[in-house]
Amino acid sequence: MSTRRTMRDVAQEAGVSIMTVSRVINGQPGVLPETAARVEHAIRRLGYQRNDAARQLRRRGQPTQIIGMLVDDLANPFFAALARAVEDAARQRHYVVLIGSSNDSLDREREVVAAFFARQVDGLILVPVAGSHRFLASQMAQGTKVVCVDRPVDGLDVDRVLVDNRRAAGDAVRHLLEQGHRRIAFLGDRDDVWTISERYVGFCAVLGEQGLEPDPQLVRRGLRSRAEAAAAVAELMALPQPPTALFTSNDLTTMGAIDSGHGSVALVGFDDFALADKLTPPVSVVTQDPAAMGGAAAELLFSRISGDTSPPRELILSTRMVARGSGEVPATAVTAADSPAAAAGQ
Amino acid sequence: MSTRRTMRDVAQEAGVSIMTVSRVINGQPGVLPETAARVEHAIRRLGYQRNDAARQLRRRGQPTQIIGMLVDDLANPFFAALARAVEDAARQRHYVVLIGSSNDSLDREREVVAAFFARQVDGLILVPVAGSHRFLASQMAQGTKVVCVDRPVDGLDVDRVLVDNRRAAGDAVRHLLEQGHRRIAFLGDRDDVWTISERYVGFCAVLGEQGLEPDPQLVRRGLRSRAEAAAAVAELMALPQPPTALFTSNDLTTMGAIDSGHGSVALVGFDDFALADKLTPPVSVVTQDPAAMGGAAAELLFSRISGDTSPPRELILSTRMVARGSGEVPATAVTAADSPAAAAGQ
DNA sequence: TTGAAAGCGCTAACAC
DNA sequence: GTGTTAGCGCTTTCAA
Repeated sequence: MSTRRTMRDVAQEAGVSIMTVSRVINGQPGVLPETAARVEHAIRRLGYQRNDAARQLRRRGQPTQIIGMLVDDLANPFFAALARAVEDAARQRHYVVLIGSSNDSLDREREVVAAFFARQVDGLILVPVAGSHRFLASQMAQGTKVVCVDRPVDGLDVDRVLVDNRRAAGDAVRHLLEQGHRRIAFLGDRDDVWTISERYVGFCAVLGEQGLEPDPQLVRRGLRSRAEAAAAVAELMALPQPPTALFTSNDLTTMGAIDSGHGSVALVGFDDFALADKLTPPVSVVTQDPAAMGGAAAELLFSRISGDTSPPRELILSTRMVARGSGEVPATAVTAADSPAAAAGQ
Repeated sequence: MSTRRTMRDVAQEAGVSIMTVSRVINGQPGVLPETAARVEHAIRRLGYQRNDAARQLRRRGQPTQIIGMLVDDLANPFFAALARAVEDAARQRHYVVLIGSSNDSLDREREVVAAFFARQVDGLILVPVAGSHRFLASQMAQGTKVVCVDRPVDGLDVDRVLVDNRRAAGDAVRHLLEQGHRRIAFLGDRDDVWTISERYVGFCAVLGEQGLEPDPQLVRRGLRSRAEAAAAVAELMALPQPPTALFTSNDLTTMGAIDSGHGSVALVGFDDFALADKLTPPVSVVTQDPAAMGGAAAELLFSRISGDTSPPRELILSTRMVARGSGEVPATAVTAADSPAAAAGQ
């Protein structure tokens, strides 16, 4: 492992001063074409590559052209699409992107964020976990820009790109109500995830509009995996009065519900996923657009990095209820077998 | 935007020398607890964060604790899972990860790789696109470690983590042959992707074992999207002698085949995907394990970074043929209408 | 058009 | 236990 080449090496090789090399590398004027050619040649011969860290050190105040992006789980297609959009936006601006997954752990998030800041990132796109993010404040005071996406951050006034989770969840529930469903179950991922609790609020609100209350038996929260969601659905369907419809709070719980194989119960899930339209029945969902969210967050971040100091903005992107079949399974058939008494009551 | 805090600021605030601050920050011995406490306090008050770039500059020869990872498309679940595994391995070693997508463009790859090298990455995990990668050689000569994953790299002797694409594709085709299929179509993504052409070779080889040759009419290569794959399948099925089985060369083409809605034709795809087992019929696949591939690549890279100078290694991870139903659709029904005799009739 | 000197924030090596 | 000096690779400033 030989040591890395420096401008000194190039200068020596080309028989010029280090300063001339610098000028050539940075395309600055005032170098004879002939001299420049000699330098270029030396650069090629030695495989020299500018050390941006050293460069950055001297050009104090200039951006490092690095941003950090911290998502919940990069392996989740939703966050992967979001990350890809951020990366595209960054590349267009000649930025590189540090990536990390918090895995919904505040400690891990803090650790990764610290590592990003130590590399002097100009900005951070953050899918924050629950908990206090006061530790971000001092970095922001020193000039690092932060934009939250998918979730807002606790106790910190920063730009955010969100969707209206309550309304979107409400749309899903309303859709089920319109099909005649009254016994609608809620399948929730971890409760401490902001999006999930918002969706629960939306779920309850729309039931409330109809004078209904969520049946505690039909509300299953804190499901941490696809398998747990599947088990929960199996239990629900084994109840004396099973639900006629399910609202699943995210992609994982939706897949769990599908795993459980209860095809006759109506289902609307939050988040779209590949091939949802090819299942039997095709799965109805409320969808958000992760690429658009990532793109918007990047846009916001780069405008801040470029000096935009206007008050923090909140961007609410739209969602869409996509009816495909699973949400249009009628309530009647099941309701009849379900409990004549209960049905009569409604 | 105030300027960032430095050790100087902390030293002044704590009334000590900058060297004492450095010792405290780096947990070096030989500082009175009392002094250390004063420094710690100042650090907290100022929100000081060590500048790792400057640190790295002085500790020449020491690793920067940054690696780069360049995949084809981060939004593709296969690469997302791979990236996540790399990230986990990196975090355990207190490394951060720069991410990029090449989008199958050599220019874009070169651009991103250059940006990574300029940041002095200790290593690079690369899913190389087609074309010469000579430009990597000079960086490697200067000590940057490179590991290729999913695909080998042209004209460069580096560590690689692959699967035996020929054999895996052969397994799929053999499986179809065992079900009696003889008219098996090949649906291929871009031809210049190494994995795809390898799979085609495997496809032909196993047909050859049976004394068969691929029917040019049934070989569709260069399909660049799910939609193109769907259209190709539709065309195939409209042939006078349609195939009785399809072998799709990756997840995108598999999904395209599913989109085309020809449920009666047998199908085995390369790469598993979410809910493949829940489709009608459930989709049979040959699967590789992207997380394992990413993990193995990271392992290899970090052992190189730690000084392992043994000759380049090639790691071949295993694949698995997963029969779920779509690959077990019998050939008979269709074959009848299909046989040479019947062909004459048509 | 080119170069010499200073210094970015930090740490290695050596004082005290 | 603490401080001083020098210098990492680069760019800024100023001189030639």
